[in-house]
Amino acid sequence: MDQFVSTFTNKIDAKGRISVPVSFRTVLAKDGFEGIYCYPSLDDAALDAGGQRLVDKIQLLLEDIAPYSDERDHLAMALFGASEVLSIDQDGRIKIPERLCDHAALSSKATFVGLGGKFQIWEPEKFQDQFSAGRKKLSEFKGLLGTDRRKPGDAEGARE
Amino acid sequence: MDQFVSTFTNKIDAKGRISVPVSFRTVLAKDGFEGIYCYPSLDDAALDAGGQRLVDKIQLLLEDIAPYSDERDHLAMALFGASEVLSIDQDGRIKIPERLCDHAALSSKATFVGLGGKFQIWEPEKFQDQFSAGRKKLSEFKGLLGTDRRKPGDAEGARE
DNA sequence: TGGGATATCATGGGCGTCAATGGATGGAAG
DNA sequence: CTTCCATCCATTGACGCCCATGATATCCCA
Repeated sequence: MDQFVSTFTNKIDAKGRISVPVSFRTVLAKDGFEGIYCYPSLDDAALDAGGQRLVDKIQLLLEDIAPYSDERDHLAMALFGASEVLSIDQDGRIKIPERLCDHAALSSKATFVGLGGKFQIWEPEKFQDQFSAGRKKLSEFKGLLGTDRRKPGDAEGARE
Repeated sequence: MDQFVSTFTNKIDAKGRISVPVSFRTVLAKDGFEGIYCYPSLDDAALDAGGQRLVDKIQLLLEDIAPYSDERDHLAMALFGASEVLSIDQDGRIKIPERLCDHAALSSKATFVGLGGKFQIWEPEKFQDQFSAGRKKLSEFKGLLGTDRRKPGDAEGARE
C-alpha cells in the first residue's frame, strides 16, 4: 500500500515528541524521502504533511497556477516558506515546531489522518468535528460510491 | 472465480480475531492485494471490504468528484481516514479495529456477505434483517436480473 | 459401497517481537 | 552553566507467528 490510510491518535510527550504511525512511515520510506514535509493547511486548523510525492505535487501546482511570473515567487514563498522538513528519529518520532503546533492548536495529543497521497495532523477534538462534517458531505455523493448498487460488470451468478 | 460470493458467519475470538472465508481469501489473492481494504459503509451499520479493485474504484471516485479542491481533502478524509488496511495472518484471520467494530456493532460473531466486486461484514442479526428487507425489494427488480436469478435460500454457505 | 485414512478449514492458546511511550545520557549552542 | 536536541535504553501492551484441536469434507481401497 503506497497510500496514507486510516487515522491514529498519538501522544505528544513532555519534550514535544510524537510517534508517527508506522504505516505512514512505511509509505514515506517507499517514496524515498528522509523526513516529513509539513506545512499549515490552507483551509483548516491542521497540518498537511507528506513525502516526495507531496513536494512534487506542490511544485506542479505552482507552475500551473503561475508560470514564470512574479506572482509565482510570492506563492512559492507563502507555501515553501511556511513549510518545514521534520526529521524522524530512530524511534519513529518527530518534533513539531511551535509555529506549526500553534496553527493546529496541538497540545497533548495529535491525530494523524491519511488522505491517500498525503496526510494531516489535527488536534483530536477538532478532527472529530471536521471528520463528522466530511462524512455527512460524503453521503451526499453516496449514489456514486454506493453500497455497490451493482455495476453492470458485477452481475454475479455462478458459484465456484 | 474472481468474485466475492455467498455468505459466511464466523466467530470473533477472545483476541478479536476472525477467520476470513477461504473463498474470499482466494479472490483477494488473485487481485494482488496483501490484506483487506475496509471502511464503514455509508448506508448501513456494516463494513465494506475488498482488495485492490475496491481501492482503485475509490481513487477514481475521488478524482471524479473533487479534483483539486479543498473539498477534496474533506472527502478524502472521510474515505481514507475512515478506512483501514487489515492484514491477514497466516491462518487467514484478521483483527477488526475497534472503530470499525463499533460502526457495525460487532461483538461475538460476524457475517461475511459477498457482493461480487467487494464484500460486507455484518453483525449476524442485523444482516438477517437487512437480508429480508433486501429480498423483498429484490422481487421488484427480478425482471432486471433475468435468467440469472438466484433464490436467496441458495446463497447461504454458513456452517453453524 | 462402506469405512477408515487424509486434507482442509475454523478456532483456541502460548509466546516472541515490535510499536508507542517514558526517561536518561551526551554533546552542541547560547 | 544552562538549554536544546539527538541518540540510546527500558517498559508495556498489542500484534503476528506458530502449533494444537476438532469438525467436516474428500479420497482411497478393500
